[in-house]
Amino acid sequence: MSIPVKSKMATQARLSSETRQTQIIETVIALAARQSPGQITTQEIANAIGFTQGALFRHFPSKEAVWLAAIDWVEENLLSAMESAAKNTASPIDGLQAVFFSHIDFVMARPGVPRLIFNELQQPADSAIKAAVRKLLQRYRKLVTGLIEAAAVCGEVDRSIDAIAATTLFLGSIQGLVMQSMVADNVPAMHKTAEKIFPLFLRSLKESA
Amino acid sequence: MSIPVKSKMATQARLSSETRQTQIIETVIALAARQSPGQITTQEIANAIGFTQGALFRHFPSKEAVWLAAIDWVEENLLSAMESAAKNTASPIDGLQAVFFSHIDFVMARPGVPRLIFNELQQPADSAIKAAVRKLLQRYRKLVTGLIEAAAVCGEVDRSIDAIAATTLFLGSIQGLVMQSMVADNVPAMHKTAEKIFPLFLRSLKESA
DNA sequence: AAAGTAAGTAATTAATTGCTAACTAGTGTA
DNA sequence: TACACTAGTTAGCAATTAATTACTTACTTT
Repeated sequence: MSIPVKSKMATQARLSSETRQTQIIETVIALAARQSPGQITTQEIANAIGFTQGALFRHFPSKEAVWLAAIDWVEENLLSAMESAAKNTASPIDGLQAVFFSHIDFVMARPGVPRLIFNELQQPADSAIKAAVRKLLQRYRKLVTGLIEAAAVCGEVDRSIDAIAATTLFLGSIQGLVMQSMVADNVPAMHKTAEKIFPLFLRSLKESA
Repeated sequence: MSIPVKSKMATQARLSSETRQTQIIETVIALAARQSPGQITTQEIANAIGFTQGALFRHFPSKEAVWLAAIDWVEENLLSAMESAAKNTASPIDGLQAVFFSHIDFVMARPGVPRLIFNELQQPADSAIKAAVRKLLQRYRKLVTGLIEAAAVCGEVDRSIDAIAATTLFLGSIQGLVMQSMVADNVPAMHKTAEKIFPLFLRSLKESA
């Protein structure tokens, strides 16, 4: 004898969990472009999608799972973009250049990404999130170190170069760029600045007089 | 006729507000070495000091004021250390080296500092905190750019060098180091790595063949 | 058409957090 | 000594937040 209650629900389009998951990840990265990733709430993500907050938990078991998926997304997309850019080049030096600029272009298109990485890097050492970032960066370093060593073998750069240290400088030069654009809130200027920075980096690899 | 309540207070030593302020700032920086600065709560700061949480607000009007003071502390201490290091050198190149390593030494002694800066950099563009960080970095860049330009005038480096871009690379090379130590949770290794990175940076300024 | 599954809503919860207020107690000075 | 001042405590408020739950409804399958 229960009286059925008229629903006032304005139910959202029903999309597959898979679709929602990618939507959630993309939303997180979009939101991270404008605010500190640590301050993004599940409510905010839901609002951006046009969801209720509870609906998010139909597609991820926890907030942490969302961040892990976002880092996976970055690894999948950024790394594969750079790796394929490196392959379509004639020499290791050209490969380095291709990696450098594909990273810059990626970040310009998705400014939230470096903020996400910076943020998760600050997590405690034993967290799952930090482990994921570590994995991503290790893959990145391997790609760059390989190219630098190959360039040394070809004689394109100083044969006695310390490829590990040079990789840190490579990553650092990009980070310097990213930091500058964050300080100045001027992402569009990144590419032009990158064109000045990369040649400087290259010179550091050259035979010293 | 109110009955006076026996107090169970185990009152902490009464220190001057000035003393407490520096104590709070140092605690924040110490805590930032081990966790994301954004997750540091007033309760945590108070616990570390041996305070109650309410007592903190006797010395700072708000949490934001604590962060602003911390950034001021960094500017005061890091910048002045680097500036004085630069002064006690024979040449601009030596000055750059002194700045580089005094920064590294500072960060090794206080690993919380770069995490603080990274974190506050992610605040919205219009926040007071971000403005403070901007000011700090501007002063930093001015110091480095000046040295590079002086080196160019002396002929110690390529006269056609872009000092602005080189400054970004200088800062980036330090950031790369810092990031590496954060990824690996291995601050002690920083100095040795720095000794490999700085010569690489220097080569990027040299006359190209 | 009936049944089952999965994605949505709405409401609520427990915990946390920044901050405040009322009160208490050392400290220095008139 | 008296008294103002300042730093401490305790308690609690208002807001926020991740997560859960009971219920509803759309789509798929048989």
